[in-house]
Amino acid sequence: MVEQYKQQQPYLLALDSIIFGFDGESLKVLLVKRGLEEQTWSLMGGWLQPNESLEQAAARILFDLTGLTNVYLEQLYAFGEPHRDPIVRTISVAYFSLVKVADYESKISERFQARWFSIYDLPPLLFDHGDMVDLAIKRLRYKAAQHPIGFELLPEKFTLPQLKKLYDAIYNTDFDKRNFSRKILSTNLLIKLDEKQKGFSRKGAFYYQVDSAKYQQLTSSFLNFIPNSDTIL
Amino acid sequence: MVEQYKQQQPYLLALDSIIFGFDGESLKVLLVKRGLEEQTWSLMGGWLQPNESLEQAAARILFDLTGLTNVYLEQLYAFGEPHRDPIVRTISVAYFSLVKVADYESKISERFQARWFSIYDLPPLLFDHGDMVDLAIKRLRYKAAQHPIGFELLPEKFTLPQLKKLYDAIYNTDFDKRNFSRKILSTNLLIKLDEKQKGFSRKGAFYYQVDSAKYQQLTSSFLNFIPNSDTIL
DNA sequence: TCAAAAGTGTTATGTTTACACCCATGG
DNA sequence: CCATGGGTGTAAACATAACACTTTTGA
Repeated sequence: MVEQYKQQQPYLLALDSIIFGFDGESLKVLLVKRGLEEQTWSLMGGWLQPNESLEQAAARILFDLTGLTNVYLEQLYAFGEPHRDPIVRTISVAYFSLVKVADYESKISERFQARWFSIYDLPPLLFDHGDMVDLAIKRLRYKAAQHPIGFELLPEKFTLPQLKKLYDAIYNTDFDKRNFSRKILSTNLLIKLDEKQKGFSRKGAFYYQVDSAKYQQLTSSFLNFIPNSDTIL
Repeated sequence: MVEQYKQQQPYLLALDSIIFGFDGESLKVLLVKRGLEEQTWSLMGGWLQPNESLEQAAARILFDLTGLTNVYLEQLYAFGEPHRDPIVRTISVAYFSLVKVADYESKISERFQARWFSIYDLPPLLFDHGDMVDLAIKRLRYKAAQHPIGFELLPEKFTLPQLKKLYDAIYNTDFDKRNFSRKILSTNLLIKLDEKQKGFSRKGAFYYQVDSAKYQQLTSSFLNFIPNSDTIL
C-alpha cells in the first residue's frame, strides 16, 4: 500500500514572495540580499515547514521580513524547472502580496538587507525570480482590473488622486481623472470622509475609505480596465 | 553553504489533472479509480520525476491516461494542506486540461477505470480533489470568458450551434444565439467552411474552424462573458 | 407539407470615451 | 492674486441585451 509512496523521490519545497508596495509615486517590489547569494537581489523566501500549509508558510515568511500580518496574499504559481535552483532541486510556490508601505516602514526588519525597487527598474534577480516578478505584475494587473484589491496598497484613508496615481502606476498609463473617479465611485465601495488631505495641494483632496462591509462580499467583477494581458489566467 | 538545504525536510510532489471534455451536450471531467483507493473516484495523478518540469510531468501523466499529446494544459494551483493526503504529506500541483473527447475515445487506456462525469453530477472524490475540480471550473469559466480556449474542447471543425452549446454548458446558461454568433464572429477568429454538418438537423449547420494564425497571436481580451466568479485570479 | 433546427436584423439601453472649465486654498 | 492641484458634466461612439420571423430540408 504505502510502497508506492516510499519509492518516490521527495523534493525541497520553498516559498517565494513578490511583495508589492506603493509609495505614492510608483509601484515597488521589495527585494532582499539573503544568505547564500550576497551578491544578488532576490525575493524573500523560505522553506515549507512540516506543520504548516503553503499559505501559512508564505504568511510566516512575509511576517519575518515585514512584521506584517493580515496582509493580502495570493498564490501565484508553482515553479519547478529541474535546475531552477542549481544546487538542489527545489520546487518553489510563489505568492504575491500587497502591503501598505507606511505600515511596513516603521517595522522594517534589520535582519535583512531589504529595498524597494520600482517595477520598471529592477536589478537582475536570483534564479527564476525575475520570471516570478514578471508573472506577478501581469497577475496584479489582471486581478486589479476585476477585483478591488488596489486598496490593499494604500493607507486606510486615501484620496481619489492617490488612487488614480496607484492605478496609473499599476498599468503604466494615465487614466482620465473624470472617467476614473466616475468609475471608481460607481462601485459604491468608497465612503467619502469629511476630512481633507492637507499639505500636499492648496485645495486639499477629500479622503475616502473602503466600505469594508461591501468590500468583503464583493467578489464579482468590479472595474474593467483589463489592458492587453496574457496572464496565465 | 549547502547546510541550509540539508536541514530542510523534503516532501513528495504529486501532480493531479482536471481533464475537461465536451460531448456535445455537457461539460465533463474525466475521473479514474486508481491504485490505493479502489473505492473512490479521483483525478488522474502521478509523481514528479527528477528529470522533468512540473508541466512536463503533468503532460506525461495526461498522456498515460489519454494517449493525447499537444493538449491544452494550464497550471491551476498548488495544494499543500498538511494532511490533505493522510498517509504521507504530499504537495500536489494541479493542472487542468482541455481535450477533444473524440480524439480520446479511440485511444482510451484500458489500464485505468476511467469515466467521464458531468460537472454538475460528480461523485465524492479522493482527498481534496473535489476542491481542485471546483477551482478548475471557476478558472475555466473565468478564462474562457477572456481567452479563446473553448475551441480546445471541440473537434477541428465545428458548427456555431455546437459552440453555443459548449458555452451554455460551461456557464450553465442559455445564451441568445443571435447575440452569441455576432459576438463570436466579431472576433474574426473563425473561418467559415463551405461544408455543412449533415445528419443532425434537417437544414444542416455550416462548419467553422479556428483561424490558427490569429489564434496564436491572440492573447488579449476576447469575449466578455465573465459571470460572477471569485476565482483565485 | 411540416417539424426541427439554422440563420439573420433592429431597437433600446447602458457603458465607455473624449474632452475643458471652474473651484479652493496657501503662499 | 495667482499658481497648483481638485473637482465636476456632457455629448458621441460603441457595446450589449432583448426580441421574432424566415429559411432549409429530410422524413
